[in-house]
Amino acid sequence: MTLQKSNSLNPHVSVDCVIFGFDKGQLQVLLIKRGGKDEALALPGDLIRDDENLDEAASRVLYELTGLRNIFLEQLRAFGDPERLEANSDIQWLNSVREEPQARVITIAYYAIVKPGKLHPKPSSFASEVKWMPVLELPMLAFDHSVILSQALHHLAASLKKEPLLAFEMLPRKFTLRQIQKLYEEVLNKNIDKRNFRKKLQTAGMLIPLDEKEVGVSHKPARFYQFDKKKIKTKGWL
Amino acid sequence: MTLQKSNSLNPHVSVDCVIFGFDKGQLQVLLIKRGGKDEALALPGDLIRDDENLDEAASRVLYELTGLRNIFLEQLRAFGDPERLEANSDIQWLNSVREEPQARVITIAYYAIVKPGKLHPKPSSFASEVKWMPVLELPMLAFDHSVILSQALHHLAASLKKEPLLAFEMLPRKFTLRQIQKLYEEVLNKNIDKRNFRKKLQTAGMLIPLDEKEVGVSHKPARFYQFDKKKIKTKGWL
DNA sequence: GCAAAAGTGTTGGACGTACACCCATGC
DNA sequence: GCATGGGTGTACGTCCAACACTTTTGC
Repeated sequence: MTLQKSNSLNPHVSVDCVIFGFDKGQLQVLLIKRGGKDEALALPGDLIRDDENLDEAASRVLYELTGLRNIFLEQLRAFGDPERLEANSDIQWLNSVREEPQARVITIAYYAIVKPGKLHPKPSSFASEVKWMPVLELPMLAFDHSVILSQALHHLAASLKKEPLLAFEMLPRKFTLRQIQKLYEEVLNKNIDKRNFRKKLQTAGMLIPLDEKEVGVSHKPARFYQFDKKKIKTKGWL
Repeated sequence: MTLQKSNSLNPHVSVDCVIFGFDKGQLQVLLIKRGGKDEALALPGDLIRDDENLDEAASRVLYELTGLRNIFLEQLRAFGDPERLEANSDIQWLNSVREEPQARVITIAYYAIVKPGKLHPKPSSFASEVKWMPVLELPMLAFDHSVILSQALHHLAASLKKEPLLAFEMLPRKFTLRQIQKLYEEVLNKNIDKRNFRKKLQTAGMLIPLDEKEVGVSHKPARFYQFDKKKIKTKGWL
């Protein structure tokens, strides 16, 4: 993958993308290994171009580094500490890829949620690897990306409380009621009563029960459901 | 007022401050008239310096332009359309004050709420005038500041729903119950039942009734109250 | 048969909303 | 005395949280 012609890159502003998914009963985030000696884990992010706005930059950068496209990215906030790029390993890496490695860079963080099973990210540009990692078991990330991620996580929890539909964007097309509940429990970080939770799902009336059930599980198999996009009633939830 | 030494200004990133207050029964915002031929109204904002973080930049810029200090500013979001500075009048003005007037500038918007009576803003730097203007009766602002203001207003309404204490930060030290209610009604843009509203204020128990009453009003004079900062119970409101 | 998760209703308390009349003051 | 906003209580419905047992499957 070739980089954009470098004279159109703006060396002072970057975007970073926090992509959340839910898989294997855990909240996951999409990270890249940046090429180079340290192989540090980082959020997918890069400098913006001077001919695009911030939203466009985030979409392009995400695509260039991971191959993911058509993801609805929402701006989180800007991060601009003068020291945010000044760890030694980060400086070395910047020297190896940036035209103005010493420049002060403000970054604008974006976040999005996707169905992990549906998408098959491919590393490119300076990403040597792209992978989903469980949010609750992460090592330190490059630059100030651990800080950005933790703020994105707070924001995700707040959004999910207000807007339950988001949950369905993170689940596969067919899912069990337990899966949704696990998702809410992990993101909101608290236990939820099974009966009350299902009652509320029923009231919202956005679920289509399927005839299909789990197979090969050593307990009563759970029914699969689909999300009914036509019936959208949002009135505050949970 | 002298500008900071210009070689430390970062020509690519600015901050803009949306300062809300409540006075004369109306929601007000603090604006400057920028010097120059057009005398356009704008949010107080300017380029950041390379030795300060974004929060520090916002505080400094607000102080330099309006004389206001010790205001708690919160970041709203970044605005970075390539065309955001390209109205003719804006280009002319930039040519007259900036060292790199053609540079693309990303701006980080901040917002805050203050008690208008308490503070006496003084124009300085390139601001030829500073004044409170009613939010609901504004002309077009310079640059993309009308867009920024409208987003700040949405954010204010959302914050006020969650966090009632904010209301008290916008009112004078002594206030009547009607004043608080007017504030909520204007920001949330809906009518509120007087009895229910007062009941909730009582339940929250954050008000100290004073012996003082309104004078010179041609109706039953209202009692003044103070906000009791010790009793902070926030549990979602309105 | 036993372990493991699925599935299913009722009740009590808290909270929000709707609603109407008398009171103190200036003119 | 009249216009204006201040001040006060009740009744109903909705929403939320707490809570336990039977069912189906794999081993």
